Amino acid sequence: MARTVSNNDSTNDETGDDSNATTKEDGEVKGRVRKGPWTPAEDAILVEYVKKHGEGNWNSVHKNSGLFRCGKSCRLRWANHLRPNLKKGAFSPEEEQIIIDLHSKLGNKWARMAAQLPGRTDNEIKNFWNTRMKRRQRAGLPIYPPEVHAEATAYHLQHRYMEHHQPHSSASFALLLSSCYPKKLNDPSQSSNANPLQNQPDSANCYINQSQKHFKFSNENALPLSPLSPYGSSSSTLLNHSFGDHGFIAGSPYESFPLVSVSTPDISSNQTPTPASSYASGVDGLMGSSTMANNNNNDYYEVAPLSPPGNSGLLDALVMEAQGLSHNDKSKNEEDPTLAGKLSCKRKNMEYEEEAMMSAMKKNSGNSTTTENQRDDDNSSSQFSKGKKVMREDPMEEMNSMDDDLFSLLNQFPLEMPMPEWYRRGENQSLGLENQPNASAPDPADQEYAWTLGTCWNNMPSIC
DNA sequence: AAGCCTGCCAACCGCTCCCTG
DNA sequence: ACAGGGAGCGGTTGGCAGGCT
Repeated sequence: MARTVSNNDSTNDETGDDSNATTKEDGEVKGRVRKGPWTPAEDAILVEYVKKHGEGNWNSVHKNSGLFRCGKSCRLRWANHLRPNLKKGAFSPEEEQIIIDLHSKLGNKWARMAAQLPGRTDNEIKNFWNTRMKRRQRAGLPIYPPEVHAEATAYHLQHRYMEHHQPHSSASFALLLSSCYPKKLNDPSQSSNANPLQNQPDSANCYINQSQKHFKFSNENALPLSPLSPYGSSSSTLLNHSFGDHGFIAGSPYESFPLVSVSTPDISSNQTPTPASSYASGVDGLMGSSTMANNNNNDYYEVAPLSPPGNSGLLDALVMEAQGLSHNDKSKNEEDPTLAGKLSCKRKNMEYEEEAMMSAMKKNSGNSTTTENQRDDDNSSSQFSKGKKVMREDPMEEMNSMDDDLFSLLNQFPLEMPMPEWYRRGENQSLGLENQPNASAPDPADQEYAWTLGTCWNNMPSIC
């Protein structure tokens, strides 16, 4: 990557580095910090410096090493290219899946995503995502597969619920989620889906902490994966089951939220639980959520996503999809009165159920699990303190603080939302798949096909 | 062959947060 | 309590390479 060195432009971009302007002749830069691509010689100097002095104190690099680079540039160069254990080359499919999952939940938090992918830098992930976004947008494809999107929605809904009903224990919910994963991970039927990263040497902050045989928040960033993730986790499936027939958040500020439950015949009483549902059965249902995948009794389609603040990319995308779906709702209900009637009827049922669930939720809200999880959460957050810098916030809390305007916007969604094409397709299939063990894992080609249907990402504004 | 387009990637820039004096 | 500096993060820019027309 030959890039011209800008010798004449020296905006004081760091913290007064230009005050260190030197008169030493370096051939290219005189009296300025150097910009542009790094040379091997510069790399060598920087590596040597870090070996001697360690990371940090980047501004002193310029003073002590003779490098005509600002501290910021040095830090970046080290972090993105020179530090050991950096993984170069294209992202593996597994890594891509992780990124998609993480982005659905974190938005453009590249550094946090990078923390989940050992050897990868935030810059790499950012570039990857932007390129991918561009490509998918151009192709008219949604940025997330529907399963990931639905789970992300559930994820954000859960946070919103926790914020409103258990303002001090939202992180506990994450622990509750995390506590559900071991069973999933140990499930033999899922063994082929083992996290491909889990055996990597530098996996302290990896997505799944295999060493503990436990999906836990190895740092503040660990998040549940989507049902399609190759790592065999599905908080949505889990939680949905935990709630039995109540695949919505009762009593939540989302009561008017378009959580559309589309029931398949209730066969729960004589149904052998799938492995996924077995996992859930061991957990006191605290939260209800949903995806369209892998449900035995009910399929719930969530269409109104919530987003953490500051996740500009995700936020925009989710709002766009919400708007698109809202628009589609109108037209599709007109086209398909049967569906509209079905959903309307179901909605009424849900309203009754919501009340019942609300009281159940309130009972649960003060249980001992919460207290214990809170303690665990404190531990996990302390594990992640990095260097002298204290992490600014619990990600769960960050997720919870949502812009009020968006919130009110989302609350004004129509009560009935359409099932997109991909979902209706899935519904049809689900009738025949209910007893199939891997109904939640469509073949990739199929999946890609599904992405192209029913979602409204095509309407996203250009990012260019 | 030339021009255009797109993907990829490194680096820059502005901003924010946290620490320290 | 406050200001300044260090560090990190996310957004953006711009050059190169390769494919396509």
